[in-house]
Amino acid sequence: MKKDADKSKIMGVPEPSVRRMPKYLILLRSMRDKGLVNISAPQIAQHLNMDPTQVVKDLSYTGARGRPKIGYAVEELINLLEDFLGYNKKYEAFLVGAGSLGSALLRYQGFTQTGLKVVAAFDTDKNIIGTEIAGVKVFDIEKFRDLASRLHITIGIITTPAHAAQNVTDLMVCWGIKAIWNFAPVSLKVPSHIIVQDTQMYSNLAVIMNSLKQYEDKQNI
Amino acid sequence: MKKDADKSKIMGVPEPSVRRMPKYLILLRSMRDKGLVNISAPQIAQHLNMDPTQVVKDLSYTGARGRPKIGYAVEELINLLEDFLGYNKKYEAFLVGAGSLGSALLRYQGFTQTGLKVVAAFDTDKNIIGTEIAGVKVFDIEKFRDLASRLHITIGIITTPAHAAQNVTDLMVCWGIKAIWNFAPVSLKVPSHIIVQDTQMYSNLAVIMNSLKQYEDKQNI
DNA sequence: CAGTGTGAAGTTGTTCACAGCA
DNA sequence: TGCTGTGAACAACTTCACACTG
Repeated sequence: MKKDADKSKIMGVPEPSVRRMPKYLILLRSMRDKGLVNISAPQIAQHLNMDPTQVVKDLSYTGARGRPKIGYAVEELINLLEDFLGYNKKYEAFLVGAGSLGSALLRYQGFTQTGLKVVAAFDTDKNIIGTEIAGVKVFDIEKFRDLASRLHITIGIITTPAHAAQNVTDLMVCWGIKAIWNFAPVSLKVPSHIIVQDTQMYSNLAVIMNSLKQYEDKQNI
Repeated sequence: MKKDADKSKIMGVPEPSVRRMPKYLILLRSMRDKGLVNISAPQIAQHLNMDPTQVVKDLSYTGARGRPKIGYAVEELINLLEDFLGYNKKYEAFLVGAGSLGSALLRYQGFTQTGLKVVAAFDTDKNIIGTEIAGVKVFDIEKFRDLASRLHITIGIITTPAHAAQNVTDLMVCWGIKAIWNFAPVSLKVPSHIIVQDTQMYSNLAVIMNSLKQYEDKQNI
């Protein structure tokens, strides 16, 4: 028996590939809006300024099949990507930490098109509790320790300061949340079945400023 | 000829390492505030939930030297990290695209502590032009095509929709900007001396939702 | 023959193993 | 003995090379 019997299902998709998928999707939607019916991997690669082979490999993970000389059917590819990314499913989320970062996220409504909906926000600050940010009410987190399990919320968003993040995480785990999107600059300890993704806002900035410094240092030699 | 002649100076620091630096810095500052004088790599690793060897390797890139059995001097390490990341230098930035994402970023003032200061924002939307977001004035981008070269702005932040991003990039390059922090879901084409960092807001979400979907699929088998 | 699909080679980053040190 | 520091093994991802196909 071949060991790669059904690769697409058994082997996990490399995370870097998953991270590139939204980019393809956004491009393809705009191409569809321009009336394009077929698109080849090299074309996609040129628009996105990346390697054509990588595009082929990435797209193959969605189950897409292209035709030599013609490429992929745009509409079909969009559907496969949306399905792969789970954009067709609706997920509800709680956000904890409605300070500057948290409220910025709430105000940025770009995520609604991905099927994510923040249904409530929580904080400990009496000045914020009771207010409404971008249509989302802010509650006192102390009063809602057993709320989420009843509501079946799948995603928790953490936008608290670093020191509070682990406590909030533990609470979310109790709530029965399945995935955590963490903006706090710490690595969270969670049971293995919980999905965690860290968004380190400072990381990109760090790379930029470190590169700038190196560039300037080189000038001074 | 060997290609690894003088590792420490010629070889760049691995980008993943640079991306982890802000995390160390934030932890160390909080440790210092608690009065801690020395800290070992295993201790740091435990707090951050990561591999101790990796901590040692990462810290070595900043020039830090630790002492066996004692660890690193917290204060010294903080200085080395701040220096490495360029947080001691002040960089001024322009932000283009003052829509929901752009204004969210402006309102989130967490970056000021990194030495980054957004001095002006730009847009094409007549309704936004002339307003002020978190103390930053929004100008009509059409009227400022030759402004930045005179002001020596080093960093450009792009928070426009995907289709506008490349035009804005070209403009920024003309302005003499040295680094671009791109939030638009496209890969920008730039001359090789320009530093570009992409922050794909959707990527983390993509990983989460794809993982959730896989998890659910598994349940259904 | 331009473009897909895929195994192989190459590159980069992580983890291991151990020497050296206080 | 606990920790640093580093070269070497390992794993993950990317790029290459090429067979295949309409």
